[in-house]
Amino acid sequence: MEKGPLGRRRGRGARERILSASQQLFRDQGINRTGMDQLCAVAQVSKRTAYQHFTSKDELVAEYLRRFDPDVMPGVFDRTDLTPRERLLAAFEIPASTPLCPYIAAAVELHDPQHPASQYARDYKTAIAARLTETAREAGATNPEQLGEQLALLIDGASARTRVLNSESFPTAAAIAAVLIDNAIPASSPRQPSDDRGTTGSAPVPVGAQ
Amino acid sequence: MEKGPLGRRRGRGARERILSASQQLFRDQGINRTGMDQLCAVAQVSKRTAYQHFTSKDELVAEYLRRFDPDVMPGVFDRTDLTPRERLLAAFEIPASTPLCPYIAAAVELHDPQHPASQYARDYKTAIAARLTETAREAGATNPEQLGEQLALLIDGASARTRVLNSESFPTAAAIAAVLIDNAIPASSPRQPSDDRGTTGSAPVPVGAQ
DNA sequence: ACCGTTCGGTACAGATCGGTCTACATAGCT
DNA sequence: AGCTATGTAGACCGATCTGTACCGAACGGT
Repeated sequence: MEKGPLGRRRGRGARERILSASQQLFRDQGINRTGMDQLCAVAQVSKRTAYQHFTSKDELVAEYLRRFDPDVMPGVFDRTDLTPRERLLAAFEIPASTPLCPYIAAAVELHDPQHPASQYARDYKTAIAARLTETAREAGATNPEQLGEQLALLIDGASARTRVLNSESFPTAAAIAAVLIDNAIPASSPRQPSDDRGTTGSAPVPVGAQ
Repeated sequence: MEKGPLGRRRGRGARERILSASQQLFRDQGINRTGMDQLCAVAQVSKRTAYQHFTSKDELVAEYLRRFDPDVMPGVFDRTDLTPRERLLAAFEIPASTPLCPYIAAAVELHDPQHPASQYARDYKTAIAARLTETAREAGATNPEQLGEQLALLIDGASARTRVLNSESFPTAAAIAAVLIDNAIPASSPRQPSDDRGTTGSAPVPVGAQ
């Protein structure tokens, strides 16, 4: 994008432009409703080049999902300025503009558990749950695996519900999370144990997706 | 095929066959991956007849979603043999074969909040939450609206997660529900307040969908 | 400055989609 | 039986999708 308008930007970064356009279009329109023609036009890439980098649209979709990992994972969990408990709650402070977890959307749209993209979706969900479990362990939960899985379920529920209804469901999920966390941590937490509500008062967390 | 006693008109249940085939195919293959040709073949209906009953596929999809209401709503909530608390927990005993809440699937596949089917999806989700709220009130919850909304979110989360991962997530949701219910009911519930786990021991609830 | 490589633009092929229309079969009424 | 209305079977149309082929233009090494 450094080359100006009407950019005769030569091949370098074609792959990145394709993936960037995929993120935008798949998010805004869905996977099935985005054709390769439109995608190539947005990416300013010829179809020839597109099919040189990705042998098929399925492969592009798979790579599109795989690429989300590095973007999303470090969002909340690396914030050392927060206690583990605050980090767990911060995972629910998702901006309302965030559409729907792309992994859920892809799993529904592709409708094929054998699709390579579906495998990446499972990997991502598992990784998120593992991160939550790890943080739950830091927070002193008696059963970190259980708490991590529970919080992951809450995130997905809020994401799906936000999509179907228009109302924001993450505050509801955060309230549930607060109850679960307080019930799961025996007596002494690293900080005050009674926060009652999900909002920790810190700045919105710049998490890329849920 | 039987010549049903459906009345003087020759409406030999073509409309019902179409809707029945829709339920099966949309569930097994998804909406976008099911063509009208295949649908008519399964329903044993000519395309002419199909487009006589439904002016477009969009209208068929909307009616397919609208038809779920009477099938699903009475599943759990009308079981007078259970206490309100048991009814709330029974809502999480969903057979593993149940694929994905068709309303979530439709909202993702259609990808258009203005689609009439999306409106039915919102209506259904609102109705389910209302039923849960009503039952929560019977159970003596201090804030029935909040508990109903929370339980609805858990159901959707388990449904979405079951779809993306293969693992069954409803037991996890049921465990959360048990915690929330116990926290939401002040002191005296109509039955013993400590059931510990989500399984009430009753027979699996024949709920059609989540 | 030449030449090979690569990319953009685009026409095209093959398949499939939603939706329409015609030709033929059948059931009910009189 | 004959008439009429409705249903079936399926060809057909235009649009759209994925993926391929071709051609000219713009770079890079020498």
